[in-house]
Amino acid sequence: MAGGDKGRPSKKHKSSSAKEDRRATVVDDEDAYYAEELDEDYRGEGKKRDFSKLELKPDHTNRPLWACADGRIFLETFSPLYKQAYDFLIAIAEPVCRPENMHEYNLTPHSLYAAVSVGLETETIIAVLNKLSKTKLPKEMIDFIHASTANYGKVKLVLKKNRYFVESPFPEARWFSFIYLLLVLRKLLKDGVIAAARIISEGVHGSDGFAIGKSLGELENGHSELLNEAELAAAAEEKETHSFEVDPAQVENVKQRCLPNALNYPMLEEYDFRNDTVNPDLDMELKPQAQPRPYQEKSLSKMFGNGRARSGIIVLPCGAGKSLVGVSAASRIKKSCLCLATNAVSVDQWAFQFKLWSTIRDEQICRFTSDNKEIFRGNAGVVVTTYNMVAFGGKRSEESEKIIEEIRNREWGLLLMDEVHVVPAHMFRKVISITKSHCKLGLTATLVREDERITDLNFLIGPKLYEANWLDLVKGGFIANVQCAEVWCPMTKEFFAEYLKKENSKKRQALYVMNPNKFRACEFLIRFHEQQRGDKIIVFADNLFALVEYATKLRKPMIYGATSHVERTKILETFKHSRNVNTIFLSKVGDNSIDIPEANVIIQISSHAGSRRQEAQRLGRILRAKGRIQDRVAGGKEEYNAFFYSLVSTDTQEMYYSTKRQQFLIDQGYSFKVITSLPPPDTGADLSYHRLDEQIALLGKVLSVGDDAVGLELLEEDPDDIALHKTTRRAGSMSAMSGAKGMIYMEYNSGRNKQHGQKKAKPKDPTKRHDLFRKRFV
DNA sequence: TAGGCCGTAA
DNA sequence: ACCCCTACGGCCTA
Repeated sequence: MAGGDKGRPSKKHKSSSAKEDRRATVVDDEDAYYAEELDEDYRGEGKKRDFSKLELKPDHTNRPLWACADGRIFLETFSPLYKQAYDFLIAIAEPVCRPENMHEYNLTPHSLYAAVSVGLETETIIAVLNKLSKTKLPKEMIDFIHASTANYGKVKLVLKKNRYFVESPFPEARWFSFIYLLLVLRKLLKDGVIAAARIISEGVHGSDGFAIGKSLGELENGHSELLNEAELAAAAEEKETHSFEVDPAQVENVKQRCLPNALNYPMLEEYDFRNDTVNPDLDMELKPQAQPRPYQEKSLSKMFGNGRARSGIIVLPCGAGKSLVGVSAASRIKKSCLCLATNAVSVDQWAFQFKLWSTIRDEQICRFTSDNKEIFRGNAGVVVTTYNMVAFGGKRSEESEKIIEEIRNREWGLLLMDEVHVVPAHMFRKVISITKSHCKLGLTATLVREDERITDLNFLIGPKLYEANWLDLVKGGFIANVQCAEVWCPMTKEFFAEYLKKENSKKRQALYVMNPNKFRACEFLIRFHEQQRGDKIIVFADNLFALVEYATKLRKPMIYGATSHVERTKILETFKHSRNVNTIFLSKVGDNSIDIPEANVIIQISSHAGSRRQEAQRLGRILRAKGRIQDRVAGGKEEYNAFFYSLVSTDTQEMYYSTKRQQFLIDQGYSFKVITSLPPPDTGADLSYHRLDEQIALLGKVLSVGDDAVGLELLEEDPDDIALHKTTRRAGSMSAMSGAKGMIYMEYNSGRNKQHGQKKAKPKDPTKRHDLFRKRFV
């Protein structure tokens, strides 16, 4: 149990330090301990993992953390101190994996930067860690914390009159501190990127740059001692800060160079909005009925902790109320706000949310999309638009041109970015430099990308200010309690034979997606949830051929890219309100822009590749809580109110993708059950493709399908006909879901700290999980 | 309202 | 490291 496989203590740790604690910074009398004796006890417990050098404190059972010299920290979630420890860890470390009983975190330069950004001090971090840790903190960890936080606050990025300045604050008029700060700026300017980004400005700010350049020139020539105090005092009097201007287009690069992993002078970006007299105030308050939930309050407190607005990112699961956080932030800053979303539907929703939660007047908020170009009047307001609109490189309409010019020239108090994980994309990141904002807040549910660019957000926007734990929100009843399951569908003999013959990956995909056993499992699940539970089901299929085949055969409505807007609305309305339509088929159109709060079951029959974000986003479709937790607890036992099935054809490439896709959710603590037999043995005679000749016919169809014929003839079928197809619903129980009706369940937590031999249930090689391109099956 | 164009994800 | 693929979105024009 002790921290999982990776919970190795430091090999580097010196055992001699057990007796002589030289870490004057960490003072905690309770932490006296008798390392040797406990060491002995511990050695007896686990022989395989070498914990022999770990120095346990005598009362270690009361302490929830394991701290390793390499920066990893493990948290026991069953500890009475879990909550406090969790709040603390989430502020200082990066969550790696959060299964039910043991969380893994990682201390990184960025996470520590984020920690000091939200107001934690170096010594506090070390002291609290030490207090919570079962063992003496490794010296390496302490050094690392010092090194990572030492330079915080030495450099600021400030926006003044639409120009950006790099500043070094000058808190005390003492000569050494003055010189030190000059050295900081000088150090930055020695960097090629920053030097190139610098604008030698004339006028009001011109003297700063010049003065610094001169003083440092002298310093550099070894004449620093010649700088007399009078000279310094004069310079200090002149201004409290010294600064140089940077090209707005280069701000991104300058910030990147300053990050902990480069020059390590992370730039402080805080907006002292209360003292901003230059930009007009926006008359807007939160409505009294807008009561942020505890976790929303907490994320806001991270942002506004010191009375200013910090730039950064807040991570909340879908359905947890991100928009209230955004609107609250805007309402506190009370300056003009530019809100960016990924699509037009989302723009409408944001505009709606602003009006719903705040007292903003209609004329103070406007939308800017290709369909809705509302003209912004007045001196302060909220503009909601898309990333596309701002970053658009093509020719703009005349009207657009005017509005975008207005957006460009304005100084925004808050740049609010929804789905902020898209910002690292080539074009979308331009929005950061195109617009001038004092504070940037990014929101997302899934701070992951399959490329490596997610870390760019550290300099594009700022540190991660807060990240909610999905399972905690489930426990609080704020989001639905989802049962995740991976359904293993063996390939039929005929399909598998063809699968093995094919080289073409597209053909292979068609075969494993159209595997008759998968179809039958899908049909079974739809029947079960429609008839036994009266659920609302979304079936996802990335593959259009499969989407069309499944939906047609099962006579269910579907929406995909080519479905017109009118038709989409019609189908969604029927799905929401009609008791006769309880299942719809969606292509990946449903991943983002479609909002379907009614659905509580998802069945995935095909997904293009190993996208963790897509998997999480799809799960997010059913996270909107269906009632408070007390309504969901039956007989003291918590009940699932949402279901997420991934149908996978066994022994095919799909297995590999599926594992990869699940990783994000598993890191959030979700566990997937494996269902190996659907429909249950000796049943399913009434399901499709029961007879071999039907299966062979399907195989023929799959094989004959041309590379571009996607079977669009289906469009001829009137969706209303399908929509009105009758289904009967009966009240049912959950008994069938627990294996009582022949389904075989095996639960696994395929997290990185695999325990209890669950590997037997699911033979996945965790070492392969990190290798993006290796196939599990040849 | 469709089609051209460009951009995104993996 | 790079490009391919596919499906889809947004913005613009006609």
